[in-house]
Amino acid sequence: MVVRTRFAPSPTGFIHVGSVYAAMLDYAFAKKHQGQFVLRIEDTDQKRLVKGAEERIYQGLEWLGLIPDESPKHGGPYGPYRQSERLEIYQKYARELVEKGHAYYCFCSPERLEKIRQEQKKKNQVPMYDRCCRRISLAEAQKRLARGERAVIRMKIPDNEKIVVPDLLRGEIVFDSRMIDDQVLIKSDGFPTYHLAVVVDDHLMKITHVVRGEEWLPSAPKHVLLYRYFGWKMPVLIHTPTLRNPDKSKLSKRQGHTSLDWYREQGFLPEALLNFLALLGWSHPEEKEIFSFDEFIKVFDLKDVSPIGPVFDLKKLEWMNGVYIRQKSDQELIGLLKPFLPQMTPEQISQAAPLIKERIRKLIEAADLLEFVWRRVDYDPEFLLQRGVTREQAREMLLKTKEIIEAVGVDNSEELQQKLLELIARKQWNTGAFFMVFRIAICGKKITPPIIESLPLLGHQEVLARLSLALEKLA
RNA sequence: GCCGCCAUCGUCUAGAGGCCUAGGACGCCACCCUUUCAAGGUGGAGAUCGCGGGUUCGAAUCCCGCUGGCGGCACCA
Repeated sequence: MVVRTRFAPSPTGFIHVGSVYAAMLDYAFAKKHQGQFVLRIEDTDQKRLVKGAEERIYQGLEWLGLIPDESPKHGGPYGPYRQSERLEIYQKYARELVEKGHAYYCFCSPERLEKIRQEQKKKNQVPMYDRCCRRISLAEAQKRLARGERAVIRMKIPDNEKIVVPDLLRGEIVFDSRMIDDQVLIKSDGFPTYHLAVVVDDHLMKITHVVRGEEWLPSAPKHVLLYRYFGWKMPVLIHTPTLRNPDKSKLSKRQGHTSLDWYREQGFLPEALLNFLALLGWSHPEEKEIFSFDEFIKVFDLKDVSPIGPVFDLKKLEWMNGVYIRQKSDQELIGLLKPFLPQMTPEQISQAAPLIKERIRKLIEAADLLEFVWRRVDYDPEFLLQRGVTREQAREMLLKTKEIIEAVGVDNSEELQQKLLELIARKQWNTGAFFMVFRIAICGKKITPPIIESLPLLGHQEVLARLSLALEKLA
């Protein structure tokens, strides 16, 4: 059997990392079995549509390397892949259900529905439709429809039945049909609800494994019923755990970072994000922490994913990202760094990359570390006096350093280092203290890349100018 | 309120009856290296396996109950 999985986001703005988690599993599982990974756009809620959102989905997936085999953009044999272009299909299947007696037209107004919901809530009952319109005969319903009355189509839920939902990670989950509402399948605007659309599309698109967030678990029995009503074979259901905030609640903007774009903007690498996500709810058979996505595809299995909702630990992601950054070649890193350092020339970035490579965990941190390159960072004169260095000592240090640099320049780091070390030895200065004064005079900060190697980034003249400036401050 | 899912160090997890005086990783602490910060190296603290009952010669591992956390109860997905 050919494995087919799908990623089915709504184009409502941004890609949630929780969606990325599911998409990663979808993609990996499909590829593991030489199957196809399908992207379907679930745009059935006209009110929530956001322009440009679909484009962002393509960009996000491309950045991650999770390229769909079929999608609205790439095409494919089971299209269209945008639900808003499949309206007649849903209509047809909904009508089929009505004819078979598994669904019915409902003419209740939103106001009436709201009213009964309120009453039920007051009585501490589960808010549910009272099935009032089930009594209307099909003939009468069609008459009212012909008169132009607006209606929705609802599915009939059996009165008292145990409905079994098979979930790959949790086994069989039993639901009581009395707890399930007569779900709307077609809205009054003619659009399908999620429930009808997924079942119809997953079947028509020959999806074999449905990977989705566990928040869908409570509505799964409705889907089971629909498959039964249609007489279709169920795909394998996999409900993935919800990613959590540190307080265990569902991962939210309030406490964490939910948008894929944010991770990209911060300079997380896609391979690091994927590696990190893979380790949520799953572990490498050899307990490896760092592994490629290809290796993941090879060794993982969907059924080994744990249903425990994991806390999204940004600290660990940052560590992992640092590992991936250090694994990059200098050339690769230079390319990655460019968008984050618009103030620097390509030559400067090339020089700086090896200097900061093992000092950053996210690419965006490069800007902080290298700020001194394009800016003379201001500081108080007292800031120069670190580690017990007196004003007089600092002056002498900088004066002598200036003389040496005037003589040997800034581009031969080894020679400069040797000369400075000789100076330090001669004067019996504290090495650490000397370099700290020097560092602040040049960078205005205590935390910088190695100072001698950083000087060529500024050039001979600028280095001398900054030393002069520091000496003025001390005068 | 009702229904459902889940439960091992702070966090991610290993563990599928004896190999567990519970292993690894992140984070944290200390030391080493060192011109700052990192990186790297070494070591350390940190989990009576949510609680209570069983089953068993033996339970983190199996069963039941409880508690707790989370999720869902729309003409949103």
